[in-house]
Amino acid sequence: MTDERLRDLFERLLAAYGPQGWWPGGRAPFEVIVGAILTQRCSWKNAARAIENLRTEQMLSPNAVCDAPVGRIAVCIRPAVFYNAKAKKLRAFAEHVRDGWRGDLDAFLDRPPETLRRDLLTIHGIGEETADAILLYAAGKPSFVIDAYARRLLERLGWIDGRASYATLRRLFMEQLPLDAALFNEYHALIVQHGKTRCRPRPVCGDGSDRCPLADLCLAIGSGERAAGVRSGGRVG
DNA sequence: AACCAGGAATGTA
DNA sequence: TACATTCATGGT
Repeated sequence: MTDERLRDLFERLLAAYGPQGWWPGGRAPFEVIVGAILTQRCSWKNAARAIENLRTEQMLSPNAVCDAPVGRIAVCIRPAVFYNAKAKKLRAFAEHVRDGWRGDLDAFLDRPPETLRRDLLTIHGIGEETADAILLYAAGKPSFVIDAYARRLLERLGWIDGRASYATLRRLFMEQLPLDAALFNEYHALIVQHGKTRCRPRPVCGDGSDRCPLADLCLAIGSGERAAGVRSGGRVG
């Protein structure tokens, strides 16, 4: 079945918020992976601080993370919340690449997406969302990232059942959209931006008019009411 | 001053 | 399977 809703949603989010520029390039894959782990339940601002601390201490490489005491890693990433737990996660990933791939991160990443994904999920500290973030933002593979914002948005639009699994939501995006890493990159970032935006006051819906182009999407966040004009049919999952 | 931010592991029933 | 707890910074 062909369903244009997800494409339309993307266009509207892009028009409303503009390109988000997540991981624009120039960053080594390991730095992106570290970012994906450190930003778990943590603002990006604080995760970025932690990354800069690691860079300053020359600890932004798999080998450096393997060699350094976890305590020293923890000190660097303290701004990123749960720093002891995340220090172990960084160590677990670095050791996985060292032990299984002789520290060759490029070789580790250069595998079929589903193969790499299964491998990532065996590593301590990497769940489905982080695995997909690594596939997408570090390996450049079109794997759609599902997060709480995406689930909430689709649920309140009435497009999914709230109990739908992660895999169901991921399939929904990946079956209805072209498998394009740049598209998935931007789409996920836009969903996050939209979720964070309280468009009640501003900036998106704050033009004072009653015909905000995102009016129905604005209703989809915040107040728990279902968006206007959404029929109960067309649910997935 | 509670609440949340680009989650996952572990434990319990 | 489903739900609760732990982790423990910084901005609002």
